[in-house]
Amino acid sequence: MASHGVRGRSGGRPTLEEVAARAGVGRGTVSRVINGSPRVSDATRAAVEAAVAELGYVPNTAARALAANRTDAIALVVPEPETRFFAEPYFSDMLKGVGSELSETEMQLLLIFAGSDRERERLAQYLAAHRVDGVLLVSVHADDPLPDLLTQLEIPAVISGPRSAAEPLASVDSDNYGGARSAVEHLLSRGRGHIAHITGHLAVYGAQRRVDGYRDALREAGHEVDEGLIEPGDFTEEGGRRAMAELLRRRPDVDAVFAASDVTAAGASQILRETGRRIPDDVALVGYDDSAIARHMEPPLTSVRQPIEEMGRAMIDLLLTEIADRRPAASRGLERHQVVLATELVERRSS
Amino acid sequence: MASHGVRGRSGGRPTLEEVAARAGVGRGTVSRVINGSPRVSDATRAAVEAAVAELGYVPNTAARALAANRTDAIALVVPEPETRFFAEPYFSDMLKGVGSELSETEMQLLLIFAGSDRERERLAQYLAAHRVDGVLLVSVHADDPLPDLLTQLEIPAVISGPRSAAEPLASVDSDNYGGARSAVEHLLSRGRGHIAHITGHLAVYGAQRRVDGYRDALREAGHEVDEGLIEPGDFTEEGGRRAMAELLRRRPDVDAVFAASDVTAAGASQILRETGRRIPDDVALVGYDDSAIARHMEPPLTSVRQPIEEMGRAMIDLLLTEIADRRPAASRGLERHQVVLATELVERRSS
DNA sequence: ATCACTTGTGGGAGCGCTCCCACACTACCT
DNA sequence: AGGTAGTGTGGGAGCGCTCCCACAAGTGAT
Repeated sequence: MASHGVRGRSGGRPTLEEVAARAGVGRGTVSRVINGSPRVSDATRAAVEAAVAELGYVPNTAARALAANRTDAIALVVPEPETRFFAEPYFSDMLKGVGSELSETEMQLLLIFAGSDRERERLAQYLAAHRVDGVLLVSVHADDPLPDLLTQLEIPAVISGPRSAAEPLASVDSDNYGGARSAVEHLLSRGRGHIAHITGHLAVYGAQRRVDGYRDALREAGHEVDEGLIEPGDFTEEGGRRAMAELLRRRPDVDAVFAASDVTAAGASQILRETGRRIPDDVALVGYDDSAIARHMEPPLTSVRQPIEEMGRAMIDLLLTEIADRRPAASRGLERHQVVLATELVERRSS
Repeated sequence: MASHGVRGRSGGRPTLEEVAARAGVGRGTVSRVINGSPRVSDATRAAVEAAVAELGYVPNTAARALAANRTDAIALVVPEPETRFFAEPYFSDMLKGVGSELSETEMQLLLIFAGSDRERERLAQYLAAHRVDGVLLVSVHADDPLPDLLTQLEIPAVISGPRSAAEPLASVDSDNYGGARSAVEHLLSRGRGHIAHITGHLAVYGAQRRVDGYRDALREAGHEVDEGLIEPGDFTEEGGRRAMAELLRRRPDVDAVFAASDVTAAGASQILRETGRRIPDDVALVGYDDSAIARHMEPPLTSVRQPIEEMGRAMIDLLLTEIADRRPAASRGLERHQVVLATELVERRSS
């Protein structure tokens, strides 16, 4: 921490000009040193750095933002009320990844909640005022207007979980397709022959990809896909209960279930238990997310884990690139930026 | 949301100047309208507002910050790693209060974690650059250099939980003294005669106040304070176990324990159970914080609740006043701003 | 009619930077 | 010697506001 001769003659903070005067150079040169330009001689740079240290100079961000038309800040926008944000470890992990990657830079991270209409209104104003250089969007619903607003405002943005195969925004996602495949392949290897799938909310692209993975895994193992074994859910516990009950009614011989989320799996397990089925003896169960609930279920739930912290890091990387390019991916045409990270099957006693 | 003729002729965002031209007035007048000055005639104001709407004008924050020397942003600084932040409902509640109070204003809230040394270093830079108009400091340790840094930089700040009776910063706190009294009085009313107190970390001022409350409640009820019944803890579960074991060794006839936190109470209850004592039959137990753990203990824990959300609101109120006054409380001498909010005893089955 | 305010308004100056053009100087070719 | 790069540097212009002074016009007392 610079602790030298703070507070210049005027009592205010020292300016670039004052540093320049002290170092006996021009304003431009100090600016170059501050911004790490290579076009400065070593001697001059040393002199400027000394002056900076002596005066305790800290650049004025507002002036810089005004002159350079950038803010050195990015926003992590959470389109959920605070409550959910704190409840789900997803966000905490994401934030950890984002924070660690960002600590390498001078960028400032803002956390913005946009759960209520009022908050969304404020956010719109905020974005319109271009108070951030870029936006990280997590947990966006398919019909959310936010992504389009960002495109329209030409603000670089990265979305976690693309809304479709043709997502115009840069995106980071885990391999939903591969994750689903690994879950099904695992169940097949355990000798299960009637594997059902309780899907996620199918308006969510990732949920569709999990269905694709489920289908392909079965097909490639030489099984025919029985559409009656695919029951739509919505990622919720209640949806899991409903879907499981329906599955048992339609296909009583089901001996394995791959659920699109751990919460869904929890709902399914309740129904299985209520109908006298043992897990995994009668019906094996695999979830998705590897959340806390998976570890605490009885029996502990086999689940597909997503590398959330790493996803956060990847989002920052993408976003910083976008910002450096100064144009959103949307306007770059084909050259879309998408990152897909591998998942990992965490085996526990439910399968 | 203003959705009118966005994007002026130049393709960039419209400026004050352009709004002024369009409304047929001067720059100053537009500025006055934007900032709600009363010194504008109704007709002019209407004309300007129309121009603003037509152009979709949004003020440039950087320019405003530069010219007016303010940022319209305040920081909530959490001197803890993210993990603890998410783990404890304290922060979530605090954030809710802060957010709701702030939504009345144009102020932007930044959440800054300063858990690691590296993060603290960044924070120091951040504050030195005066990138916020004020700071909210929660959960500060007595020896933390942050408050002094803020005073030195002359940045308005409000601290939750003063560090001493002579805290120079504006502060908001719950009534630790009264809360402790209510706990002890409650135990007395239940006919307990040997009430012990496991303290919090005594470097924390609030913990000292709780001891004071404990002492005075006993004294005023005509009991002599047995110093042997006061055992120092540190707010942790392990501390609670250690202290409880020590108390039982020293004063085996203890029939009630007032613990300085719910977590401490949880630790104490383990020891009580292990030594064959029933709660509340043999030993009554009262905690502090009314956190989730209190509701989930067996038996559910009687606990002193602090109005955390309200504290958040009060902190914002104080801070906005400080900012309006443009001087930190420290330099205003005697006229210190301290708010103390009442606690509430939540009775459950442990007492 | 004069003076003294008050009210509303325009616009200059300046906030502290970045960007970029101009220029001095050096180095190395022809 | 003249040309042609490159390298380092100074400083003007300008980013979009706010602040404040100047001033016109109106109001009411003397």
